[in-house]
Amino acid sequence: MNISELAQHLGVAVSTVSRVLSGNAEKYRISEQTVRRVQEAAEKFQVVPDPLGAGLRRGKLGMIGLLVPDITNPFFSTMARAIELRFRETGIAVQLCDSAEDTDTELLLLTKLLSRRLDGLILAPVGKVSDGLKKAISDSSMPIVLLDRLLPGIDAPSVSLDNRKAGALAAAHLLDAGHRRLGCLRGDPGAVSDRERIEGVQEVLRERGFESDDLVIAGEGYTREESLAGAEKLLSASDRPDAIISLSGQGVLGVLEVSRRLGLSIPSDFSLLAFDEQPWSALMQPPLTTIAQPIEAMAEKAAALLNVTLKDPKSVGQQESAVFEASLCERESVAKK
Amino acid sequence: MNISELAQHLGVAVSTVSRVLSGNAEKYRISEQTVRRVQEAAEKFQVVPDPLGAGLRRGKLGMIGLLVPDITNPFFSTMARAIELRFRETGIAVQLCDSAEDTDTELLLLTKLLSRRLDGLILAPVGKVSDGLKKAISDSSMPIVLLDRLLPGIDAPSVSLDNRKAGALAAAHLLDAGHRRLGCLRGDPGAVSDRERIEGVQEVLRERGFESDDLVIAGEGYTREESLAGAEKLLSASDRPDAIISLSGQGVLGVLEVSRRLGLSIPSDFSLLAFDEQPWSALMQPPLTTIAQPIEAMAEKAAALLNVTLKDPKSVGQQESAVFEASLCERESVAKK
DNA sequence: ATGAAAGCGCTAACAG
DNA sequence: CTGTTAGCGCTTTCAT
Repeated sequence: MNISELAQHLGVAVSTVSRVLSGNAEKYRISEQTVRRVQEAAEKFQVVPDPLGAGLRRGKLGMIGLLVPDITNPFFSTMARAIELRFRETGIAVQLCDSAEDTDTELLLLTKLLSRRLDGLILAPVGKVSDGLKKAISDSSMPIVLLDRLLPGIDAPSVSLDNRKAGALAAAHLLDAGHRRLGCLRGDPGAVSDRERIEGVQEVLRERGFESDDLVIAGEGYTREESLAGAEKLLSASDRPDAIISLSGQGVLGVLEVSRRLGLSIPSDFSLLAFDEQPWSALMQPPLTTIAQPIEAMAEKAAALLNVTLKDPKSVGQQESAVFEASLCERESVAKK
Repeated sequence: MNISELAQHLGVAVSTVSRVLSGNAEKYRISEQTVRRVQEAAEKFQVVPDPLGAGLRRGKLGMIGLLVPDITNPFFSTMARAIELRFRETGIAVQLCDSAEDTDTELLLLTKLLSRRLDGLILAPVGKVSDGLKKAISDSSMPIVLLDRLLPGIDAPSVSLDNRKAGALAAAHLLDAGHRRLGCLRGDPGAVSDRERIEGVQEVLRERGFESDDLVIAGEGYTREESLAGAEKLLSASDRPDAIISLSGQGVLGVLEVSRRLGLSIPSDFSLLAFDEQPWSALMQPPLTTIAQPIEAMAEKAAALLNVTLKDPKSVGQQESAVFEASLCERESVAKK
């Protein structure tokens, strides 16, 4: 049953029912009696205004999109949950999509999302900027907030980590512990966030007078499978680094797998420092030293940024971007030399 | 720009544009020339038929809902990804919701999903049946497929594991290895799936002539936090079981944490067998012996079942339910005595 | 304090 | 082969 049928049943006008059911009874000074009558009947017959009709009329759906690169990664699933929670409080639904770290899929999904009349979009991109991606975003008038991995050349409010500083934090910790040769397992050579993290590492290295070949970099791809090759390269080299930094949350799985296959032990054969705190980080043998990101805070900030634009469409693009700080979770996978 | 503006611009009727753009040009025998003209213009001006208008008119949105209890759990996130992939191929979007293992949230989200005019819903429930849940589902005319944890008394096609057999598989493996006292860490005392798994365990125990107090059961709640208390109870008892079965994927995190806190080692102090294969299962020390579910196959079956109803609405409720078999992944967390 | 009516963007039945 | 038109369910202006 829809609201016009309900109106007919009650002998009132659709508009009256609409006003009551969308919480505008006060505004239109509907009599208390009518309000009650409508509400009771709506309750009884389980009538809720159809969001499709309302959306069409209002030009707003009450739904935003969230596109993440890997819902299987606890970093993003935790984020997704936090974002959904925030928006649920505002009465806004979240449509979640997962590009599975694939740029083609990402563009496809993005295009679909953009054409779906959503009120807004939070995009946690795979990280590579293509012309298609750039065009799709700039051609669209939908409010967008960028999350986590940033996209250079795309003008939108964003929420991210101070990656350079996080990289420096990691490198400093390792160097302080007496390590000299560092290895970085990166997600994607093209991604800015990884590049910034590496720059942070290099900066510290330079400051402390190390040579540039004291840093080995490998890896292409954020998934566990893709990280295997990079880990292999790092760990089976004759001049294996003293310490490995896994720049991506899933990458550490590859390092651990290869390390085991090679019969290496941590931290005696090499130290390991992993970006992103995972539910199982502390349960590994040895417990993993990690660089943790303030996931919840970042998610809330992203939601808040989008909400501003949602409420005041004129403010598009006038918003600051938020940068968060990583913190070190010291455990036992980094040896002190 | 919408299709009527495009039509005006082109000097043709909206219906023509609609027919071309929704792939019905053939059916209506639109001239090749017109088709091309429309397509080119649509391309140029980035015009796509608004799904809202189309949905309203058709009475279908081209979108289904997926409600899972914990998107943070790799079991469900992998499932979500597989389901989304299947439906994307059909041109159907998936709206994902996460109840965070909370029944109130679940009911709230379900109600919202049900009122959203979706074409269908895949529900992986928290597992407790409430009157509200039952009523919400039976009052709705939306095609629903149940996934994973089942809901007794609710009549819908479903996809699940043969939990009894899986429990038996676990118990037999442990007993074969020479263990006598078994402990089960369950997710929820009220959930059927857990109950069935426990029944499977008990069945084997009985067959082999064990007493009923050779089995200790503890735990209430599927999250890692909630599993801590149950694990504590199991592991710190004076007559600690020889072997623990974690009935839920996240529960094993609790067991590992408590085990470490208590200074116990696996498998010398107790053996551990965990339901659900996780990305890190093989990387633990010792590598975890697990009971794996055929996640992808289950996801595809759920999608297939829903698709049948979507295509032929008359077939609602006439569908069989699918039951899958678990398999044992033997590793080193179970000692042979 | 309430009703009537227009119109959001689309598709499909009907008409030619 | 293409155009005209009625409505899908809703909100909102205008009218009373």
